[in-house]
Amino acid sequence: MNIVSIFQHAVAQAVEALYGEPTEPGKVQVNTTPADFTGDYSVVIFPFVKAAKKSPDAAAQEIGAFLQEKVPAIKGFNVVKGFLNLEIVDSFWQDLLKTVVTDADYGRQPHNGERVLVEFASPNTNKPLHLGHVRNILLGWSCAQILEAVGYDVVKVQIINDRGVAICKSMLSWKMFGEGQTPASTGTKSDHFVGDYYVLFEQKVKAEYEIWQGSPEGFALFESKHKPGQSEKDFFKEYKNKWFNDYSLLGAAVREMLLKWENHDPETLELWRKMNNWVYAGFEKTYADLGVDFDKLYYESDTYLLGKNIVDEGLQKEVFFKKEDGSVWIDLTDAGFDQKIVLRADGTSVYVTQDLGTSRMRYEDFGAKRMVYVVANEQDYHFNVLFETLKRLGEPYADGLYHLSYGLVELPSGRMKTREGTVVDADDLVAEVTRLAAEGIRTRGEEGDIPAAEQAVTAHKVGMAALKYFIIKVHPHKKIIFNPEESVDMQGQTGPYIQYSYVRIHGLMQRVSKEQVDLSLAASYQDLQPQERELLRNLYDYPAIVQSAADNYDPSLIANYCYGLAKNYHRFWHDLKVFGAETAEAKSFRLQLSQAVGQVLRSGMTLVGIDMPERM
RNA sequence: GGCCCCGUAGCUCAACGGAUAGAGCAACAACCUUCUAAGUUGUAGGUUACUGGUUCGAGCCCAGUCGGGGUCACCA
Repeated sequence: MNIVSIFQHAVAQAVEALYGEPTEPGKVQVNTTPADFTGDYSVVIFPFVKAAKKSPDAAAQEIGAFLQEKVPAIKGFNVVKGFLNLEIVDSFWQDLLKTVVTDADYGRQPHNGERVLVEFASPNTNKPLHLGHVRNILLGWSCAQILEAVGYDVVKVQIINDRGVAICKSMLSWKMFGEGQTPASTGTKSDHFVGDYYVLFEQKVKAEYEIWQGSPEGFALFESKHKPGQSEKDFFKEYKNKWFNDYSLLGAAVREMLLKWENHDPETLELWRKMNNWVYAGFEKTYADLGVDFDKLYYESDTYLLGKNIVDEGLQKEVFFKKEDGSVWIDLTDAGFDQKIVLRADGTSVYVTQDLGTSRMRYEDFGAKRMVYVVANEQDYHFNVLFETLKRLGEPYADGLYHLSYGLVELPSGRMKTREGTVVDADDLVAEVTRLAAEGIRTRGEEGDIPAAEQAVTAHKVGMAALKYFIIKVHPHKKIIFNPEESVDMQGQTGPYIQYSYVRIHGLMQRVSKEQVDLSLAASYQDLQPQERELLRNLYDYPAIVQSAADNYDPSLIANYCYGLAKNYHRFWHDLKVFGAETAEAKSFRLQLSQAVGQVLRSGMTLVGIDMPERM
């Protein structure tokens, strides 16, 4: 079936027949032949020279001759420095082309009956989304699309962190300083409106702290507590959290509010609902801009008390143990981790308790034996602990858990910090890339022919492609440095570059239907050109790339594949005429090849969350 | 200090243990009366952080060193 495995089996057979050495087909190395050699696939001969007792080239010649006789798909071969380069018959590529254009789902696999849950986004409700969230969302969305493509039933979920100190800060700030203003009364996007009060609160706290530092109380504290040689500035920087908990009036007010919330104080709950709804309305707009949606939302306010029953079970199973003060722990030192607390002495939950509870809840809700958590690599340790704990508890889904860990998005100056106002806001960024794309359409597109409404839609598609591709092309594990001064490119290895190749193809297809070109002559085209074979080889690779992206939870593989395909198509376009082809067969073939390339490009880009425009 | 991630051209990124380490950006030089120039071609740019090891073959695997980041909370 698969051409590479046909070669592998044939080579194994050859080695056994010629040299009496049994060889596992799976271990035979077959690569695509680099561009500067003739051939389509290359067999690495070095592993067999010992058995052959011959020079690599001589063995390659023998194996090549054997293969050519046994495998009809091989047109010819050549040997270069221990590599056996195989050339495939044109009919193979013709068949492939036919397969691609007749199968709208080429590269995708039928349903496998299994379900996987992908958790991503998971914002706090005290401020709007920023570039870090964008990376998370794009990775999560893409991962979901890819898993679906290889046959899973995917459930996209997010857990909304809608409670806690952070949201209380925004609430208190609005209550104290808001003077009854609303997003509508100020004309502010509603999640930004809430975020502004969060920032204001932090500013007020900072001011309060500075005054306190100058007070006799603050000075006395510095005198008695600072380490030898520690400057006043360093001391107070380090002391801030403690001060906020022990001395700050605003800090006390926030804690009081949190307590009221936990005791279901009606007025506090009403304020909480009002402000969260503002934030949700804002998020909805941003999610729509990013082109993502979710199947199920979980709210931390519903789940933060979960997990205690699991703690009881864990004690019974002796996976957990209790200390004298009544707190409950798990000992993971034999797995290379520490002892971790799972329940406080006062019986309240900690972070991991909640996560234990929610994973089981989701398993009960959806029966998914696989769950992917898209969370930044700051939390690698937490997920190691969580997964190990679930395994020891013997949860049925414990072996299907995966933490899709990704690097932070940083600025040239370092990490983004909300408190220092150095975050790159998601909405601002969307607006900026859309503006850049619109400018591009104005200066180089067929602006005159395209109605303004379509131009706006296209500008959004192009701008988002630039932004999304910029992020998704990077391997998840690596951190991304984003320079706001340079924003994102629209030329070279970018989303718009790939879109442009698709637009070129779409233009051809329009003409095909208008002029009613007969594509059936494609099959009788002879003597494929190198540029054409290259594209066909790319098309052949597509299903394996999708599978590999799924196996490795790595959308960047698809992004980079699409770039390679688009690049080869641009070269094909430049070097060869399509409508002006030498023969009717060539024209027909190239059109069909273009159609196939366009189809795969759209499919691949969809998997990374990028829409294709038809004109730009 | 323990553990984890990262280190490839000036910059941003690629490279199932395979051939001469590839792209884009930036720079310079060509190509639009010919299917949309968001395109194509060329020039220049490298001791893959360092030192050893494994092997027919190492950017990739192993050990160590040096840099950058993260984490080791009864915060989430």
